Amino acid sequence: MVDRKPALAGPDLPGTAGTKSARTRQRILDAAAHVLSRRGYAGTRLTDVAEVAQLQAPAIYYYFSSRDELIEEVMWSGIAHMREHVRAQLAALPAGASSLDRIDVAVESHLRYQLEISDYTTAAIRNAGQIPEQIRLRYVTEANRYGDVWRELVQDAVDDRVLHPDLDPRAARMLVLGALNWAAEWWNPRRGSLDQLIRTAKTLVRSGLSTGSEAGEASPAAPAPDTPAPAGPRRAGAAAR
Amino acid sequence: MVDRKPALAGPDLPGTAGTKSARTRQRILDAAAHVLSRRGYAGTRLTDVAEVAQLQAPAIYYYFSSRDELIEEVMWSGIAHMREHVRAQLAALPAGASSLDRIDVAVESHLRYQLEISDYTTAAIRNAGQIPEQIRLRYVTEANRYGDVWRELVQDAVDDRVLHPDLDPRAARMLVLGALNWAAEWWNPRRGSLDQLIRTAKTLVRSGLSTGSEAGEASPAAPAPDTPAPAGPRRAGAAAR
DNA sequence: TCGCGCATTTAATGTGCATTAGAACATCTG
DNA sequence: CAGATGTTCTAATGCACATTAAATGCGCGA
Repeated sequence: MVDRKPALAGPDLPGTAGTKSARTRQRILDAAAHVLSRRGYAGTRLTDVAEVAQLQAPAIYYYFSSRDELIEEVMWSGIAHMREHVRAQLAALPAGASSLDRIDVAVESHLRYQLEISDYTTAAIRNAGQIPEQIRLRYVTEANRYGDVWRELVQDAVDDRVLHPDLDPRAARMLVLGALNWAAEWWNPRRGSLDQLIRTAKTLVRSGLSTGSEAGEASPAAPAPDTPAPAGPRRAGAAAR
Repeated sequence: MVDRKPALAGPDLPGTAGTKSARTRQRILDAAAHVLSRRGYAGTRLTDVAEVAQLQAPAIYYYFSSRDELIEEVMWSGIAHMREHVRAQLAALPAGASSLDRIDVAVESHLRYQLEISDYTTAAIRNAGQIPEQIRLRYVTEANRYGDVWRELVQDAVDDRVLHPDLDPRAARMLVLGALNWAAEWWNPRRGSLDQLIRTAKTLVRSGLSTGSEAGEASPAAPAPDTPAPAGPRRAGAAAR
């Protein structure tokens, strides 16, 4: 009967760039990310999301067909954006950057994005273990794609013989990601600067991963540029496995 | 490890050691930890807890006055036990163990308890950021007490001049705990042995925290080179906060 | 100015779930 | 075996919240 539903889709829909409608949809997503990150999957009430987004709960159904669909999008787009951000920063590095320097950059951009920019990332991180099967699939896919970025970083370190031989690559990668992700749980701008945290994380990760011989701080240069725009010289072998 | 709780809220509380009643109460707590760790705070239904504990939901009210009280106990007792476990392992160490060796032991016992023994710990970890104020207090208190154990471990490393100078002690400590805690999110016994993970974590943490010069493996009685550090019993009061 | 589709609102509807009431069952004491 | 006390059940009660229905406001092209 009622078939006046806009062919809602992902973040695309060509013509609708800065449409008011598109902006409202975005506001709802942002609100959902905010609520989801502090209340958890089951605790995320549409009325709360609506309040943050400054509209009434039923209005959400004009943009999303269900609560789960809204949450699903927050979850996967959170990591998708994180991956995009980190990848851009890596791409901005000079072609000859060492594997450890690349890891440094990944550590910094991961932390910056997670703690400075995005509620989405914390929402995804905190609820990864709680979302039901239905929603999980797309999230897992994106999480794996982001994982691939790190898998490649670590693999490069192995290939360059700078990864500590006692480390299992997979475990090491997950432990590092855990250290970074967990920062969302405790870091508070009032108890220590983000730069301070980043410095510590870089040191910890670099000397933790690298073989003793190749320890010392390498080139502290290449202070990750802020603009994700410049598509510089990309790294060769993409998509590792 | 074995530490029967002094029934706090139940009915009367005589010297109930292995009482059937006490065991039922424990079963409910265990079930709640199990559900809480995978469904999250808001998603934890009393009917699910009851099902796991093999009884009907209203029976829970005989032992706990509300859902929140049950969850609160799971949350704080989770870390309380973790702390007890780690502390015991540390206490079993010979008096002369180096600060890095002590950290090694803490890493191992933390991971073992979290991944092998206890649903409580994962429940606490995953829900730390989602529980409402009301419940939070006691949890935070216990979390801080456990944090003190690590604060002391790291401080000892500083005193012994083995902590990498570029590291902010607080940030480093939280990053390490994050790496460990996060393991609950991804580690699966079928994709890699726990021993393997522990080995990697120890290596990563040890070489990540320590100053380059002091790399090698465990070594008994290898006190700091030139430090007037209080080499006496490490058991000084750490709390003070 | 009218009219028409998009956007959002107010007012139901229904279900799921914590919590309560009070009966039934079990176990222990004499 | 009585009956007292401890334990768990079945059957309400009531609220909170996702979702639906239907009405209203809004902007814009002729």
